[in-house]
Amino acid sequence: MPSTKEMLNRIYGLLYKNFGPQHWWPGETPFEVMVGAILTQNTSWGNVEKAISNLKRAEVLEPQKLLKLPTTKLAEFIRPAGYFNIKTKRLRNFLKFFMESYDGSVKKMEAVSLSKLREELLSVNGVGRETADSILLYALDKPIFVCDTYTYRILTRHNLCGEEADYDELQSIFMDNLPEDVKLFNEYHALMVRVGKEFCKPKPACEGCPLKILF
DNA sequence: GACCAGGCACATC
DNA sequence: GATGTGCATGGT
Repeated sequence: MPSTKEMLNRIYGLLYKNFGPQHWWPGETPFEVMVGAILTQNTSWGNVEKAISNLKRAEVLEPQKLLKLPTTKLAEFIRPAGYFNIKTKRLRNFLKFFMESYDGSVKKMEAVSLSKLREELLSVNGVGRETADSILLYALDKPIFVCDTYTYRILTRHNLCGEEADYDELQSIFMDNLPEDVKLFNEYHALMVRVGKEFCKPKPACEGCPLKILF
């Protein structure tokens, strides 16, 4: 029985060989990544893209401009991303935090330590662990591993964790067994989403998946 | 029409 | 502390 470390290396190798580099996050600027991270909560990326292009077309994809928008207008723009009422609130909560604590400056945010930033992000209503970690890794290049529903399926289906594993446990499995490397964390998570979208369905589970390690 | 998608907060027990 | 539920659009 290979060690967890060995399994994680095999999985990464297979994913990279099959799919190559993913060039994540699919956003042009760190701020766009932050907005996308909130909009993609439990939502397919295609719908998020529609919402983001609405914001771009209206030329409001900047923290100050988004905050100035009337709530109804903002909701209208992000409507395609689903849950638009609650996401309007969440986005505004984040924007307020971003403006009040960091003047809307990515540079100022980057200067703060990972643990302090993570705590601050998690204190924003509407920003949970996955969203916070996505912002930290993909917008701010901080070394933290992002987990999600695909991560969960891949780990459980390869017997790397139990069905009851929560987010922190999934994250520890990666962070305790991989070198602390922003580039690796970035690519690994992106590759899991890539294979996940295609093959890690609830059912039929794993059909045709190139990751045929244990199942 | 059913099922799914890169979660999260909140109510209730 | 655990378990259940609301939130909503768009693609397959």
